[in-house]
Amino acid sequence: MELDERKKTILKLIIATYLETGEPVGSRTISKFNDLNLSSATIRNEMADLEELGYIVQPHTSAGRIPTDKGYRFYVDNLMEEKEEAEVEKSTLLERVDRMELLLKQVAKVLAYNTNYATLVTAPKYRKTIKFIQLSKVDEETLLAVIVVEGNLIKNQIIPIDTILDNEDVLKFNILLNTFLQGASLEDINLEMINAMKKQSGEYSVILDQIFQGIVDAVNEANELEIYTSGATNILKYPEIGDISKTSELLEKFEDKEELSHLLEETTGNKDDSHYIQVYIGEENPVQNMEDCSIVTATYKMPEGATGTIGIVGPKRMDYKKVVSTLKNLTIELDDIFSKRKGVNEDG
Amino acid sequence: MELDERKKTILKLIIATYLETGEPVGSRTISKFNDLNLSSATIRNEMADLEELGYIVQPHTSAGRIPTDKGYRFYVDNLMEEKEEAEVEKSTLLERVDRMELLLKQVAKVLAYNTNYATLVTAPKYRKTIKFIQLSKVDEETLLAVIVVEGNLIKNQIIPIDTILDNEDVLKFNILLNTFLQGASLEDINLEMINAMKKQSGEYSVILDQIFQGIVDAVNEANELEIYTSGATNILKYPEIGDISKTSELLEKFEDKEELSHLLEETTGNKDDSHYIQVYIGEENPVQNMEDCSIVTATYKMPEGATGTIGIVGPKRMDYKKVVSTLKNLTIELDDIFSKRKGVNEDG
DNA sequence: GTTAGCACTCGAAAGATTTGAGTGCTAATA
DNA sequence: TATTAGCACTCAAATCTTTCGAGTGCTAAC
Repeated sequence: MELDERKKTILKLIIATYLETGEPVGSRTISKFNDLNLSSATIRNEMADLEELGYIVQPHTSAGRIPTDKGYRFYVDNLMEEKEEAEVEKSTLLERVDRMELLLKQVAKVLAYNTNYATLVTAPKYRKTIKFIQLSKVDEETLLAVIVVEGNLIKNQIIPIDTILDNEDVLKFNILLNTFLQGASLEDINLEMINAMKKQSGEYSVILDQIFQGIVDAVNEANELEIYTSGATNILKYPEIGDISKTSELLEKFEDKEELSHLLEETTGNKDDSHYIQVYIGEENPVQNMEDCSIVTATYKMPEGATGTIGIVGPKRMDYKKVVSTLKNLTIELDDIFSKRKGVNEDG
Repeated sequence: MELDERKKTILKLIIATYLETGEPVGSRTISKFNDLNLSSATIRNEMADLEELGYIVQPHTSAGRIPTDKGYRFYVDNLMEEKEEAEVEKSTLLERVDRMELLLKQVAKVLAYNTNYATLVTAPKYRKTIKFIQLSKVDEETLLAVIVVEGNLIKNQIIPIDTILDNEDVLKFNILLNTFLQGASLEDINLEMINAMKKQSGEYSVILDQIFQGIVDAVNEANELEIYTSGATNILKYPEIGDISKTSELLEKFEDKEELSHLLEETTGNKDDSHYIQVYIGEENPVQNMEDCSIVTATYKMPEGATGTIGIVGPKRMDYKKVVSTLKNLTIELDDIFSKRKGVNEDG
């Protein structure tokens, strides 16, 4: 059964009121909206219908109604009008900073501050190709490998070696490594390439193995999805999220960040839509023990096509309108920053 | 008034019982300890004395007694016998890992897992002198500076430049920088040195400024006190720490880490005593809003003399004995790791 | 289709009652 | 003089009771 206009209006009023007050909404409250001109009895009839259809429920017999997940979903998809583009305050939230890491930390912080929810931000994800390798001798037993990958992300690796090398040897290695590896990603490094390099390195092929290991480790590390979080303690502000033990589990997820990465990987790049906004409500969301939460994520893009995610975790009773507009704002700002200065510096 | 032996015994029993049960301890409970052979009435008299002296209080008239801060302090200083050195299980808690950062993160995690309290760990603090600088050209507009400071801590800095340099210029800069800066710490770099370098660099003195800025930034960053935390959510397990708002404030401190650094700076290096253990009880502790917590810290040492701190934050009702022995254990293990492999690699 | 009216439900808040662990004091005892 | 038995007293916590009112569903009238 389709909802007629009046039912939609009433559902919208119920949800909007509930979002504001947090109390179950009764029929009299709704009947008082004077553009409706209906008695509470009529509203009650309509409410009974809406309940039967699964959009709202009563916490107990003699209480008002609150939205179900289905109700929220309908609200977000059909009833909630977003702020007009013009209305959105284009306030500059972000301070420009050089290093990617600091920038994203800042994004997480600003978002938490503006929404009062727990926030998460991932670094942009793209194919990490090697741009430049610099091997230097730190002392007799150790080499330092500095690997710069696409996007100016820099990784260091200390490599212990058995054989003593002189400076000339190190120079040779540098040339060898850069010749073969520049522009390569992890997947490009295959046995064939390794053997070719070993052949050229002659007597030093054992050391090459050690160096290789270091480089692979570093690039692997660069490929790890980095997650920045902020405002996790905001979760404590929302008692509806659950009792202490549930809250605690949630907070642990934010401390670990492990599970969050699964969540964010699912959201990223599902669509080409720019600033793709995704809303998970209650049971919909892919992480365990988060049935009482809603998650809203947005995707930002770098000019080179790399994408990252910013998102918030909060209670189902959440100001979706505000959250969506704040997220849009921030992604626009981020896109802006990235397009204006090509290559914000990264550093791990 | 000095406490006589019997009062000491009774105080010890009260505190030990309270640590175990968390309930106020009544006179009958104590009188049942059969090595005491005293009636509850006698205990009551002694308890009244102990209360007058400020070691214990009643939460309300008809309740048993709980320790005051003064009581805990006396217990920790005089009554609690630590586990015999031999008794301490010398279990190896730490997995060996290469990078300092990962090692310390692991320490924080292990400690949290073993104690069920919130833990904090600082990296060792010492005078960071420059060991080695390597400048390389990434592309026409960017230089990469790699700065290795004492302790194999590596910092990278991307330096944007206006003028185009060829490889020979970069080589010259490398020699210049290393000649002047090797062995220097931040304080050693003064105007005189800068001017001398500028003189030698001739036409490139403007670029030198840019490079300098990058290096100073990097060394500054290396000097920042890094703090690793774990198990912050354990705070939720201890309701005695306070209501939601207090708990929340505490958790925020752990998210920020800012304030924690003040705390840890105070504890570090107060004494030469190896594995110096420090206990702050309730009001004693130097951080605001932590009156209901106790903090226990221990100092570890690297062979070169650098020291760092590991510590835990928990409720005043804490198993001090266990915590102290766990901390001692871990610092011993850490010292061991550092002494066996000189120079665990650091990386920021 | 809408509404006024009414009996009914049930959670939340406030008050009353009971229970028991624990105390302080006093007077007797060793 | 130190210890103890005994007893009246206190008070938090648990449990039950009462009251209150917001909100409902249903019915009959408009």
